[in-house]
Amino acid sequence: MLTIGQLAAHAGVTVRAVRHYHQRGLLSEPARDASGYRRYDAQAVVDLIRIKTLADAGVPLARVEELLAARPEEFAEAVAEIDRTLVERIRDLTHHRRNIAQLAAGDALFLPAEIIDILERVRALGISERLIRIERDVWIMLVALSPRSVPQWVAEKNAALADPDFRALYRACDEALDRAPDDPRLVELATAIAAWDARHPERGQAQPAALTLMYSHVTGSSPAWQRLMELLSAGARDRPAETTGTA
Amino acid sequence: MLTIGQLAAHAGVTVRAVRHYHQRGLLSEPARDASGYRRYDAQAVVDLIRIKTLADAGVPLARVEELLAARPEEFAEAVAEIDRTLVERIRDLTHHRRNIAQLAAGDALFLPAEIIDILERVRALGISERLIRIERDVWIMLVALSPRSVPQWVAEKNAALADPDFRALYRACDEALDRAPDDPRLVELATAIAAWDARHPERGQAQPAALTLMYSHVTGSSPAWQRLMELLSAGARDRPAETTGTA
DNA sequence: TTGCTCCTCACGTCACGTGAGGTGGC
DNA sequence: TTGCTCCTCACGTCACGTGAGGTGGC
Repeated sequence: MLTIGQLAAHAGVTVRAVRHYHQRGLLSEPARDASGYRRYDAQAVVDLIRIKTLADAGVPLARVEELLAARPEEFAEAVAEIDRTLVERIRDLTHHRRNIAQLAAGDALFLPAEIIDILERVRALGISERLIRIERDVWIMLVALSPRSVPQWVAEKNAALADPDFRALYRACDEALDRAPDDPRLVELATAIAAWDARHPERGQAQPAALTLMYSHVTGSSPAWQRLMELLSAGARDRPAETTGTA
Repeated sequence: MLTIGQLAAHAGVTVRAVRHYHQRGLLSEPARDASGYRRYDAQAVVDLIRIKTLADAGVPLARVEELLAARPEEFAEAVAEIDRTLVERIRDLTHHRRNIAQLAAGDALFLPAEIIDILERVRALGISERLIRIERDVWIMLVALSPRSVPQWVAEKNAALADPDFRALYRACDEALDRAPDDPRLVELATAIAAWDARHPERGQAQPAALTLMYSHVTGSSPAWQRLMELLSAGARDRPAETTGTA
């Protein structure tokens, strides 16, 4: 006959776990010896290893209890189901491996690949990290708030980045970040932006909500930019879109 | 700005989890709006996805907290370590798949393969399931109590099973299970067993503890067997091993 | 005699889940 | 106005872990 320690060691579980299985009613309480010690027979080894095997496979103890009393076909079906969840967990762990590897490599898990590409193109233009950060944050908020409009924004952004005029304006905005709000060059820049916008009437289909978001995010980062946005919206009021020609 | 629900949904966690990360100090509390609602910016999305990625990989939140403050090299090393545990967990899950499949197939996880082979050989002799069960239980107790003597016992058992005389005795013992303790055929059987034992002096190297165990297990299963064991030990006293010839 | 195992409570752990009771936003 | 989201406690869950305090076996 085995003591609880011998039983536990042989099955590869802790003594506490065996007592827990007794409490839960998973493993029947054996007879006690003269000292009140539990004494186990071979059947207890068999039963405990069944329990441990199922518990190790991630089966909740309540389910283990059901399965111990199940008919063979029912048991086989349950095992097939357990196996499917194990396969799924293995797949999940494989995904988690990839994800933490990307974290370590400094890759961005918080944005889809096509937007990461855009950020890389922007970086390649020589844009400051500060503005890239603003661009990144705007995309994050956009994806979180309005994921369905993302493909269109991505397409528009890529088209714009292919245009040398847009790239020049982008660089000019970057340089304007730290200017004084009354710097006359801001007026020039606003005019140039308005002209570019006017040449691209197909743009600007995005929802007002997303635009508002972008506006608030961008104006918060620089007084010069706040002034720029004011100049642009004032210009838009003076010259409504439908009457605007190429400046 | 995002509400807690939008933030949570975008990162793929529950609202409760975000609040939990705030409580634990993993994610800094954002500013509140006029209604006391938390309002999140893009950086919170980045931070939360970092936390979720590590937590999903099985990293305890206490360790996640350390890693969020870690230097890049330290972080990379930690990620390598995490990856090793993920690989290990995948290997474990693969083992668990095999184990539950064996459970479903009715295979024995509670004994090593070479002993299962012995049980199969015994079954092939036409031995009753009742005696096979006794044989199994004795092996289980032996493995649990004295694993180091198992290889020798396995070798001896296999050698014995190769002997037609032993196989005949084994079958005779099986048939004797339900006889009356005073059946004269038990005396004949005891004599035959003693004779076989005498022809195999190289056997019986097993420890007294293991023998006692086996004895108690076997005698408990049948009054006829108890009588048989008594006859054998009486015979051993009458004819000490060194003077015993082939009967 | 010392140290190891066993016994029974019973509280602790980990990462949230789940109401309870109330208020704000659309 | 209704339903959904948000808020803060605070207890519950799951499978044991971990002392606390005591006794038996070698």
